[in-house]
Amino acid sequence: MKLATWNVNSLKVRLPQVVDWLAANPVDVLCLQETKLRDEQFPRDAIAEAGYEAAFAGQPTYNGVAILARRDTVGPPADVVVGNPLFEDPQQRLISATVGGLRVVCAYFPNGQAVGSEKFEYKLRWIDALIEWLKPGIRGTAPSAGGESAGTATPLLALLGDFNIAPEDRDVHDPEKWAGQIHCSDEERARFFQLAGLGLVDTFRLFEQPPRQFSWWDYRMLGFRRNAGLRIDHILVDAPLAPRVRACAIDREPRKLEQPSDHAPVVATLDG
DNA sequence: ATGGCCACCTTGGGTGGA
Repeated sequence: MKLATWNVNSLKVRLPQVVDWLAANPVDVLCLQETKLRDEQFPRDAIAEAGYEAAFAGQPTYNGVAILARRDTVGPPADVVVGNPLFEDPQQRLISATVGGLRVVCAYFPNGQAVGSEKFEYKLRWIDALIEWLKPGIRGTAPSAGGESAGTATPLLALLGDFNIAPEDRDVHDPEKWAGQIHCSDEERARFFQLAGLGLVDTFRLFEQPPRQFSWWDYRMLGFRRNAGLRIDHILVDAPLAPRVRACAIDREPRKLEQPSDHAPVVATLDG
């Protein structure tokens, strides 16, 4: 089973690239962020033509998330929950569904703009609420399907998305320049490791990786050519799944195309 | 030199991204 996440920075613009990528990389689950589409604009037909069923939550201009599930392997996303029931939020940043026996949470963490700003405070509150919601017993389900339904096995969790957090200095092209800055602050990093504390494992770090592996590069300043990037897109899985993870890699190829997203897809491969 | 690019909504330039 293959799980992937990709911040496409407009699904309208990137749809041909997504369709091509899925043809070359027929993953079972693809989580998308920054679709930037109203729900009525979502390209259901093109996604279906590519062999996938989608659950999505969008809005005009900003944000927007989707979970694509391969029809002939895992079937359509089930028990879809939009947003975090513990955090009222007009911004469409979170969608979750049960796919292939996993509870898949697709997240677009707030950017935060600058440490100390109002948007930064919103980012911290948003993450705190996510952590609360992903605690054992709740685990990304709707409230009614959580702790109250004793005896029902809660599916294991996979949290994929654009976290807008570079967890460690090795995830940053220039740690000195970024020290204490947005995506790298102690407050943000502490929250990333709080998620780990819930029993979620960063699949990328289960493996020896080449140095300077990033998932985002600034459009400006020849960021990609200089590999001046950050690793801020992540795939976390419940610890009991860790022995099943065979690989996790960032696919830089789409970043080389004409009119690319500034993010690259990340793919995790699981046994079974 | 602290910005350079890209997408959106909209046709000029502000907002947001990271």
